[in-house]
Amino acid sequence: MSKAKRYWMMKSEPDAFGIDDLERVGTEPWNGVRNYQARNFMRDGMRVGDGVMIYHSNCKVPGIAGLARVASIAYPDETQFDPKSKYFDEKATREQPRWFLVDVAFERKLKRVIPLEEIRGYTDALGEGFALTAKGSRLSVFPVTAAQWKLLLSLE
DNA sequence: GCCAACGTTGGC
DNA sequence: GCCAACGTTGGC
Repeated sequence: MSKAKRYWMMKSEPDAFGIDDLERVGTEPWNGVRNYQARNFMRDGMRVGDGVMIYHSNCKVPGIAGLARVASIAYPDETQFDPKSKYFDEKATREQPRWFLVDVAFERKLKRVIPLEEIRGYTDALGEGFALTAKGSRLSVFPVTAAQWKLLLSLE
């Protein structure tokens, strides 16, 4: 297995939990992901120390807001067991959890938010497989290649 | 607030 | 296993 550092993008809504919230708390269990593909990336792909770009969606200027790192291996998302949580899943059991998460640790805010609008200008360079600019993609957790990471950071 | 695109659910 | 209906995401 490759030891090369892996990179990821994770979306959040700044009104709910954005980069400023992550800075304040330091480390946060990334709960509430209820999409199997996103779950699989966290559960099967992420390793402690991986790089994470925090993307702000559903806001005035959608874009990349900061950097973080994966701070734990995947473990069951507690909110799936909590009937009072909006993320409750009645089909999940402790014996067979359905949803997993990782802890995410704050690293730094970018000097400026890199707007999606600007990122779209690099669609060709980022490649067809890049989930952020792929047509219709709504994935909230997805991999970023080292080359994509470098390109995106160069826009800061 | 609108709505296109997508994922999930459930009837058949 | 198909697919219509529904709920959600997220840019605009």
